[in-house]
Amino acid sequence: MKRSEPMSESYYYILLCLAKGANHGYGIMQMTEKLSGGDVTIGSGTMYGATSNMMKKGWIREIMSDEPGQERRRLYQLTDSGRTALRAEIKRLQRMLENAQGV
Amino acid sequence: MKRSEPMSESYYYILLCLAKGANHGYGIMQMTEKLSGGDVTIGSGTMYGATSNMMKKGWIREIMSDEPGQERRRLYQLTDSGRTALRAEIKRLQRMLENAQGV
DNA sequence: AAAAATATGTTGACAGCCGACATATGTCGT
DNA sequence: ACGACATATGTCGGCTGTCAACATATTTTT
Repeated sequence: MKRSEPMSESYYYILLCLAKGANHGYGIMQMTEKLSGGDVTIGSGTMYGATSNMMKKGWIREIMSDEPGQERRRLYQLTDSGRTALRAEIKRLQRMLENAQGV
Repeated sequence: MKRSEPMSESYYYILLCLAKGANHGYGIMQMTEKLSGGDVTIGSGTMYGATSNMMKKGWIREIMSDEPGQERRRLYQLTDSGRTALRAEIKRLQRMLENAQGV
């Protein structure tokens, strides 16, 4: 089992948002800002680079919306592989905090 | 109060090691590997780029060793500013994990 | 005497991240 | 009808960090 690569804060929040349900780029940006209490903002450059990258990695997939009139939105869904990556990242963060005991 | 920038895993472990006492580059590399159970390794390129960068930021300072025969080592010490940066990073990590509740 | 560990550093290339910019449609108040 | 703002997606350039590879020198172990 290969060591999991550290993930950026932006990538982490994107996966986190999608873990709570399928969403589109703009929706993820807003949800991240709300979730983090305004501390984390994801710019569109980060967002669309990230989705493209995560599609390649197989962490997310694009799905069709079942609601009408939402043609402008590109809906993304977390894959099993993406959920695994998110869990690994959570473990990494937990370990980092454990290592900080007594500081 | 400006939002604290995310810190890389390597930078975090370097500060963490120094928080437990002054140390030199090579010592930090070994301590990081041990501390993380072999999961995190810092290469020399990363190490010496990071120390140079952190000196500029004022997070660390170089001190003279009081032990004789250690002239080859460059000892680094965490500054108050560095400790503040580390605490801010720990807070950031804690918030990231809190936001992951229920995933 | 050779090999491995200690210790510090430079260089070059690559990937990722982000801010700024660009574009277009939809909505709401006046 | 108009302007302003929100929605929504995307491109581009620059900057930073990271790592492998290389370089050098000393000390310790076999």
